[in-house]
Amino acid sequence: MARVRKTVTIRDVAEDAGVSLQTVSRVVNGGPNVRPQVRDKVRASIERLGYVPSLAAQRMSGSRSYIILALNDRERTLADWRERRGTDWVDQMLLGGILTCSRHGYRMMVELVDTHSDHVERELGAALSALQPDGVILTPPHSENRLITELLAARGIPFARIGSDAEGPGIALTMGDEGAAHLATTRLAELGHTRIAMIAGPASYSLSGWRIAGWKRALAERGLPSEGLLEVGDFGYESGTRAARALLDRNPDVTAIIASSDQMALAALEVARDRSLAVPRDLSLISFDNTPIVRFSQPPLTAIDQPIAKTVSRAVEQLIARGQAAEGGAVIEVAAGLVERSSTALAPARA
Amino acid sequence: MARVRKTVTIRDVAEDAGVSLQTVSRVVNGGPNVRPQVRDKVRASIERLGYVPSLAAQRMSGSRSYIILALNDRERTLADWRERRGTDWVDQMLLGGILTCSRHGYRMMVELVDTHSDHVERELGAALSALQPDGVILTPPHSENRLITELLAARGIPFARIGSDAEGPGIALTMGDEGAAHLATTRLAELGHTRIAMIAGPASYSLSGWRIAGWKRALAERGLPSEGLLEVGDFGYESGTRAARALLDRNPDVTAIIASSDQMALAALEVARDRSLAVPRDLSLISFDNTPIVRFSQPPLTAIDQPIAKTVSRAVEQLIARGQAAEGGAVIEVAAGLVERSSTALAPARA
DNA sequence: ACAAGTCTTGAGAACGCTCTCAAAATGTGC
DNA sequence: GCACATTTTGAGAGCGTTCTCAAGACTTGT
Repeated sequence: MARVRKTVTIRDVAEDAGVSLQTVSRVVNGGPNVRPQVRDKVRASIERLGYVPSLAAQRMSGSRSYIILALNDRERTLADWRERRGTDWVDQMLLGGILTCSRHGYRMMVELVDTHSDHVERELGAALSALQPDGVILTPPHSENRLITELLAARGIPFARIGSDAEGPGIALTMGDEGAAHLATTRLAELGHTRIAMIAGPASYSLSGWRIAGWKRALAERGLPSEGLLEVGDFGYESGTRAARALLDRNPDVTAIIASSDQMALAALEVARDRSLAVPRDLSLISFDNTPIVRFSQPPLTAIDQPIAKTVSRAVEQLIARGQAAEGGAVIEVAAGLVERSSTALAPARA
Repeated sequence: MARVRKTVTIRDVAEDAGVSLQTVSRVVNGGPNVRPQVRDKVRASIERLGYVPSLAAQRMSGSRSYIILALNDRERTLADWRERRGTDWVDQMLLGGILTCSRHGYRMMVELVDTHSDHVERELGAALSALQPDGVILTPPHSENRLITELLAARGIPFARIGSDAEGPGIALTMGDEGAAHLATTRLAELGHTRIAMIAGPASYSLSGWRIAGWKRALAERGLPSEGLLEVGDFGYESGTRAARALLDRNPDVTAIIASSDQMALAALEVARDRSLAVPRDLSLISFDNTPIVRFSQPPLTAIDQPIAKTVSRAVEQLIARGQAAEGGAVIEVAAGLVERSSTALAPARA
């Protein structure tokens, strides 16, 4: 009954290979200056003994922690999660991150932090002290939270801001919101729509502004109007219902709506159903996000696919590559695509 | 330009409070034998300096790692994720786990491991060596993977098996699959249905057997037939389509179907639509899981809500409480509930 | 063949914490 | 007020790694 096999340490390997501790360390970390012959011998011992360095020890000895911390908005995440509205963002981020991290020998950890709390500094500070991550990934709305970015900058921890293209500290990664909105709008225009409305996200997210800009630019390019065709929601279902109602009340002639989140699009779909507007016959609908819920609605929604996983993956790579260099300035764009399903069609013939 | 503020260590606190290192450690860990007066003084210093123990150092010094590792099936997870089918299980697990962990000063880490690979031992072994978690949470199908449970038992790491009620090593947590299926079946019978079919999951998951058992028990209690009313899928959408077709081809008189996953239920819904069977007028549908996608389908589906988050939460608590005691035997049940939406109705009048 | 390099190796300290064990302080019973 | 038990405190080692720096083993040029 072999209980609790003692952990294999670097010392065991050194002994087994007949070299010093330090040499093993060099081999493990791909250091230069090791004779091929010695390297192979050590590798063989590592293999045989099944040695894997302890993350904790590595961290202790002042080197990297091999941990990337991903920060999400606690309030929003928990609300979406408790009400079973789906937390796809977390999924995308977690999985995209995990995969890329593991490819580089890193680990990803997810942390929920409140945006609106004045405990931000305390909570985040605690997480940073405890984990000492090599990099931090910020998602909206944290990406634009001064308290957070400054805290990270002060501590000298490299970080990436996702969904934020403002130049500033850290690496910024945008998903091309202006272009995506332009793409969606243009597609609708091509289908013959002339009254194309938008339900935008809150102004506190800079991506909301970019999406509105893209929509307006596409409309302007074709001489289409935008007046009265903009409503603002908070990305949530209820706000989508309110916005869609207001929009249709004010503009009975609207034939296409772009919603800034799947939830709001689904709400618009429901409003349309209530008013006996068939989608896509009477009303075309395009949503932002492309989370699983829009694949199974009736009809399935055409959506702008937010490449969150890919973006997070890029962020991880950047963070790992940059190492200690927390200098800012870089802005990376990962373009979104349009996934056409069944909620878009030719504009109805004019009445 | 204050760069990289040096980390606050236990030594700084000790100095500040004018006590020894060891005393601070005792206060931090709630050790006994510290005078209230001294404790308060130390606490004040901790507060003032913003001290938070380093996870790595804690781990190093031979105590706990404060990390709980959650294992998921890589193959299934990645497939669901890449195809945008939703990975709600991961969400539930991650969020339920994170919340409970943080309440106890722990952290949760998610790891994807292939079930079918013979690398299991290597992959898992590496993760365990690197992370040295205080506990591991296994989800189906890992919960019943001998290689994995034995590896964990051999290393003396406490672990919880979710969705598995077989007695065995580690703590078993079941979500009462037999009872849940019984509940769903009974509810349908109460609505007047007499031909109640089931699309079960694969036999390799023991929960599939339990669900079938619950369904059969409920039918037997009311003298209803089960012959020819069982189909097996693999939880995925396509398999649901096949199963539903086979079922309806063979039994045109079926008026109710219980599907063992949301994906399969949605597939059945689509099959019904193809055959002009109105749900719930002609066919009632109940699914298992209650992931976000079934809230937004048309009609929204009645579903057995799998309390994954709660179960993981319980698992975390158990693991933390048990500490080093990896003894097995315990079986904990967290009951599932039925969420009624619009896919269930009174059985249609007999033709 | 010798001095001056360059490449390879190893010894020892350090990281921040908890553990063990002994010393100091306090309390108790008579 | 003294011997003893008990509580409280601190000193020092140790956890598994990497870092710094010096020593040893080869080259090379002359």
